[in-house]
Amino acid sequence: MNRDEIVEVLEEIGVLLQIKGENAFKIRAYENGARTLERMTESLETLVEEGRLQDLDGVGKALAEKVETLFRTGELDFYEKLKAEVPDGLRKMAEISGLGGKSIHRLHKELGVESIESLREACESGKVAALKGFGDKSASKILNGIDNLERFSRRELLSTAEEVAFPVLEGLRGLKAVERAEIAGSLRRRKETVGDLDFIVASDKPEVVMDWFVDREDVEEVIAHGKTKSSVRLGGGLQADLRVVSGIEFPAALHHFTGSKDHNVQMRKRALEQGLSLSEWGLQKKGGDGDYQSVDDEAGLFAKLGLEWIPPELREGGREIDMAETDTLPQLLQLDDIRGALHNHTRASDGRGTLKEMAEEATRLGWEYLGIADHSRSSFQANGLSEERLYEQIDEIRRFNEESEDKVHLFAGTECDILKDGSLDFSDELLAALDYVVVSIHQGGFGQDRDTVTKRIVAAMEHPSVTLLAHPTGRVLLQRDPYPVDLAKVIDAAAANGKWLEINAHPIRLDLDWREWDRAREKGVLACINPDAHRPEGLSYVRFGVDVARKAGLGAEAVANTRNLAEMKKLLDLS
DNA sequence: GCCGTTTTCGGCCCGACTGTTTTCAGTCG
Repeated sequence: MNRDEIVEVLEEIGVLLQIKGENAFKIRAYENGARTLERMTESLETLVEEGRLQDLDGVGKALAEKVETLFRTGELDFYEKLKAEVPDGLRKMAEISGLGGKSIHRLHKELGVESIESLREACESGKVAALKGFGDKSASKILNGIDNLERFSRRELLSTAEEVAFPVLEGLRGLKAVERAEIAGSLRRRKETVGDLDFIVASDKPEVVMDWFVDREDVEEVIAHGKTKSSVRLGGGLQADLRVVSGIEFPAALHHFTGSKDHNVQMRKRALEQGLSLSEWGLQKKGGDGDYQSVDDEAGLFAKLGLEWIPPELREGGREIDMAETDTLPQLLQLDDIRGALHNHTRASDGRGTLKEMAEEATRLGWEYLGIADHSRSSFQANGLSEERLYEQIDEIRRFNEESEDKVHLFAGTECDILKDGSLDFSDELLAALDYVVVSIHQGGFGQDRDTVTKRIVAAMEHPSVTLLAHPTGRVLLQRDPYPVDLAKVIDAAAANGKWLEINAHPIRLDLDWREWDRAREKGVLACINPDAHRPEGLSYVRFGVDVARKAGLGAEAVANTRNLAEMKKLLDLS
């Protein structure tokens, strides 16, 4: 069993233990172990072989044994027994919002509830309301939760969440009672998908802000409406939380609700080690009674704990606090660093814009160059180019560059399919005639096993004309998992052959994921951030790719398309 | 289940809101 699968098992064990009513700290131990495993950069195989699993933070004797067993055999008695003890229906109930492990445990034990259907019946017949500690409202809340589970059990793309959140933020900022308003949460951390929206507001009239928030037109349901905190469900299904604090409390609140949860836990631990206690209200002496230390902004808060300000994108509970302590936080890439992009389509294949329209948009963005990489012939679903048509496009691009020297420079490329056997979709001669070659998998990746897909990609990476691998895992966010592929081997092949890996910036891909870049960076593999634009406006997607690079801790030097035109020509062996 | 320049046992991050309660447990983030 590979790392990701083991992570899933550990997480699943956590959920099952919760339903069994196990000790909360034991549950957390499994969750922590899963996260540690998820984040480590060394190969799991090495750690197991060398017996060093327990070197990992939060992995002790018991977890190490379980992980090793899963790795070697793919099975675990402890897990199988647990699954057998907890009916599937109960497992599913854990996904109902507002219903936790303890309640599920009691509903099962005292009412014999074993599925969402029987839970619905128990609520409707009044059995739940009659239970001690429950009541009418609890029952209807559960019913509502069941409905919502069916309707809104999904996250949204970062880009979608932005579209919903920005108008709310503007509205908040437009209120007289509001001093400051910011978006926090995973949207501020620029996660690839967002589960809910968090707004933090500084105001001395919290009720006014609360009332405005819950009365907005696109609010479908008010989940909570308190003095300083409210939660609503918006029309599109996204939940939005609002927290109102005073101006003095704002920095700590913004930090707290930006998270992540793991980051906050680590920050609070650090505070405790220094005799301090950190909460959303601020920093005070341990056991203090509200005498919070005043800070001007988040940087002030970090400084009180001996830390550099940590950019929100890095606050995922990895090594960011260690780095902030030792002044070794990376200088992160900025959108302004981007000088062009190489993976873009025109109407020659499945895009909407002409060469000229794409070039004009690139010019408008201030770019120095734009690469055209239409699909190759095997991607017939995308109107892939024949060799003849691609030769014509190369000529067209050469003419464009000759006729308009003061504008953006166009590079002639292709997004060439990696065929099932690892060969490429165009002749070596044609590939050599191009300025650069993007390769990617479009067909069959999901029908092949991990070893076959990996070999297929590695073979392509060894082709002399290839420049970079596009969307290395083929995932489509919220729709399709990655195809099975051994990324460590792909990264090693890229390093060995001087190829680049794409950060596909299309909001539905964001592939290669930010979690996967440690190994690539260590091996000196360059990233290339590409919008995969299918129309002129699509070029601006690069900003989502910049988000991914920042979360990965990459600076401008690690990204190929931060090079200026002359440097890029050199990188592509064109000068 | 993990962890330890105060510790190998007894802790483990902190607080708002809700609903069901008259002081608190459960859930969430």
